[in-house]
Amino acid sequence: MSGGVEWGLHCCVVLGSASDPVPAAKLAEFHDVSPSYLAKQLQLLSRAGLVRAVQGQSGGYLLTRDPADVTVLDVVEAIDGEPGFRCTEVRQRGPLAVPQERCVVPCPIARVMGSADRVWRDSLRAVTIADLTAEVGSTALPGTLDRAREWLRS
Amino acid sequence: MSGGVEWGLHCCVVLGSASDPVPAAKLAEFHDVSPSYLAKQLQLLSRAGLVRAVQGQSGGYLLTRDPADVTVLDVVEAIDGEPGFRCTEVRQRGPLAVPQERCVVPCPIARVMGSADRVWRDSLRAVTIADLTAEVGSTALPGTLDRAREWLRS
DNA sequence: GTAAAACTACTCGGATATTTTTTGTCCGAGTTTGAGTGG
DNA sequence: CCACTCAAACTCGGACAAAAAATATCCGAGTAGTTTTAC
Repeated sequence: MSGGVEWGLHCCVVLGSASDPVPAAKLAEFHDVSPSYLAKQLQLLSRAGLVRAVQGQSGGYLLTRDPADVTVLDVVEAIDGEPGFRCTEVRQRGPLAVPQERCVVPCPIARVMGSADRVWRDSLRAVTIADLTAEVGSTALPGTLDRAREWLRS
Repeated sequence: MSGGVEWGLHCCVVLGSASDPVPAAKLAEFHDVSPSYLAKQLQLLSRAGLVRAVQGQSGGYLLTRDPADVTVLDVVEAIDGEPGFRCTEVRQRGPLAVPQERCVVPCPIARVMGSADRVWRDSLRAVTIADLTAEVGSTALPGTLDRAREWLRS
């Protein structure tokens, strides 16, 4: 799993709290991470249509949808993209290869892996950016979100 | 996710069906994969204690437990090892870092990821090598398992 | 004939290259802002 | 006073390296079976 997923999620939480566009450089400073590399992750989010980039002075990134309509799975798929397991059809190889016409049903191993992947995705789909923001607000010290908004403004 | 997981699972299914030790070279030929690299995966399974290596002539690999007592998760963890998501505590960095004494509860993002990882693991833990073997037996042509056993013997 | 010893063939195990993916960095194209200028 | 032009500063986007991980390979250490040999 790509480590940039964590950064992307944190950025989405911040973007969901801010109303004005936030530049990538400010997001990087806020989280104390490499600005150049974070830019790459934000590009991935932009390509996936999760965030919108506003260019020019006082530009930056902006969530395209309501935070309650963006799931954690959306962010993970945008940045990681790849499916977790890919069946290479080993059963069709070797001296006792199963004939192809007998392989209409997926290989049992692929089925188990696919099932696990499905519940994993379902679990991530059940949580939205808004949920994360709410949890941060209730866990952290009161006023933290307001202070963050103020810091982003300057 | 490492591609060797698929090979490892196929090998465990074969080993669960065979009673005599099976050399790594034979497993590689059976699945038509690189013998040298498969050896590495088998080493990982051996270190994890899932299989036992018998040296010398007519030696090979052998399952240490009953196929019904080996779960798919065991194999995946033995070969991949790493946890899917690792929280780097981003919240404790940057200009608005959360103080450490306020971080007794895991970060919400880490919690969501951990929960998804848990259901993923639960799903893989629910299936054993014996289950896979049974499915192969019912899906493939009748007598396939016997032919495989015969081929391994020669 | 039997038991011990040596030999051979075969096994795994770890140390070693090569390729692919991930991580990290840089500079150019494009846009908004604002000031300056002429009407 | 207003509209237009122009320049400057700031933004993202994709092209460009370095590091890490995965993939693939090889040869040496060790063991079981077999043969030989001595008694």
